[in-house]
Amino acid sequence: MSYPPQPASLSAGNAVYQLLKQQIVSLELPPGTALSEKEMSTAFQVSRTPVRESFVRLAQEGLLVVLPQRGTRVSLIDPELVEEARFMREQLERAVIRLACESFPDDKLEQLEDNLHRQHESIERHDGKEMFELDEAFHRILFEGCRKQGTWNVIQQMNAHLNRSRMLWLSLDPGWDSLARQHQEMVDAIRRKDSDYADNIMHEHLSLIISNLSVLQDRHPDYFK
Amino acid sequence: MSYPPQPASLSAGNAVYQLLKQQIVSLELPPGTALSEKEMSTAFQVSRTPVRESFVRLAQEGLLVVLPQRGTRVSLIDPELVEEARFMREQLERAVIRLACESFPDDKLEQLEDNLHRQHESIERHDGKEMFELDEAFHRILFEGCRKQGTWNVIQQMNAHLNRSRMLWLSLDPGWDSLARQHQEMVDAIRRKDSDYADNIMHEHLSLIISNLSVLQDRHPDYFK
DNA sequence: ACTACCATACTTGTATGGTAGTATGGTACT
DNA sequence: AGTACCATACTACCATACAAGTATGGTAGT
Repeated sequence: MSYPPQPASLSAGNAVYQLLKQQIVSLELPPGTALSEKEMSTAFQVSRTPVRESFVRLAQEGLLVVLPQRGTRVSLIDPELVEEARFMREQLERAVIRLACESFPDDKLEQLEDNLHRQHESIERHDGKEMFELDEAFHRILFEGCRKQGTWNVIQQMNAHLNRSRMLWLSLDPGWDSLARQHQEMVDAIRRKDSDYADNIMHEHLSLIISNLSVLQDRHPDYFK
Repeated sequence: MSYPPQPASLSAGNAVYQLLKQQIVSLELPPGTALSEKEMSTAFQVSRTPVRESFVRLAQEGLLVVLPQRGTRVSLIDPELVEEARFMREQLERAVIRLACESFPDDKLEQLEDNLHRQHESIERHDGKEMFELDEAFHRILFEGCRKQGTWNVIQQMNAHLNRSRMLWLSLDPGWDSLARQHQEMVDAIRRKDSDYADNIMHEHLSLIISNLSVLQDRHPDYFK
């Protein structure tokens, strides 16, 4: 395995961490993949120290499983964690969008509108990956607008597991149309300050988001715990 | 997936991590304290490597702030993060106790009762520290009973910030009586399967938990951001 | 007195050698 | 053939040395 030279904008350890995390969540490194400090250090052209640092951080997030003196593997997707992540997001996002209906800064509302615009463009181009990122950004902006940035950051930890499942789902039918339509309705509801309606939409939205986990388990049994 | 028979709690790195975290949350290492890898390595009689590992993990949790080539400090308590942690716990715990009112395993209910018993004992002995731990355990058992262990674990990350504030509060009036009474009412509500009542109690409970943050800020201005 | 400079003693970041535990494959023995 | 044993090649873990950036205090020059 070989990787391009590092961007080196940040420290080596940080760069390795971000690259590894991106590759794990995007399933370029599938669940169960065996890694090793030495292997990655040669691949990234750095020493074992920054690699080890990354391993520690990723293990803390549950994306790697380190077995002392035995090896390190990309963690299998735990269906219980996926459902918990969905549950967690539902509770917090429903509460947040209710806050948004009470007050929401104009600049953030513009960001949402701009995001919606680009969602439509991505769907027309059938660009699933970009739509995925726009979807994430949309929800992050919601939290930012309610000054719940820290909450969103913590959610990301669970979200890493949820997102690996959603990544699998990309090859099936992501149903971006309905999801984007719900995003639009959320923005409308925030403008109307219609808390109950927004809450309902968000409830449906986060039920749709990963409705068919068992299908994925059947198609990729070796990826799941 | 199979885990090693003994989790790496005996590894030097893990030991340092747990000790440091405990000392930070308990305020034995007050916010703003300057640390250094070298200093801690001599203190713990290990090399810099495991110490550095701990620093990386604690920095990821926001308990340490690492300034490259400059130094490392125990993070100041961020009032916004404290409020966010409270907000997050409120949303999730209200949802969880509603689940508990629908179904809750008997053995976990027994654990709650046992916990309540020991809460009363701790209060009589005026043992604030133990009461603090029992309080934490009580809520953890709630999550475990609803199979939301992973959610509780993620909450802990934000909770570290909230708990440092609560630790300051210990020297004032923690109001353990009211809190313990609310715990009792929660268990009763779960037995009666009275979701709405349980929800209300939890709502009040998590409002009480850190009602007077500004008082703490006045008493310890150097601890806060 | 004031300022620019610099040696020095810090700090974190990185590289590397060595240690101990583990999986594996081959071999001698039963 | 089957089994116990052992050399070997891994692994993560830890200690240590070095590199590079930064704060600090002293000093020489103005």
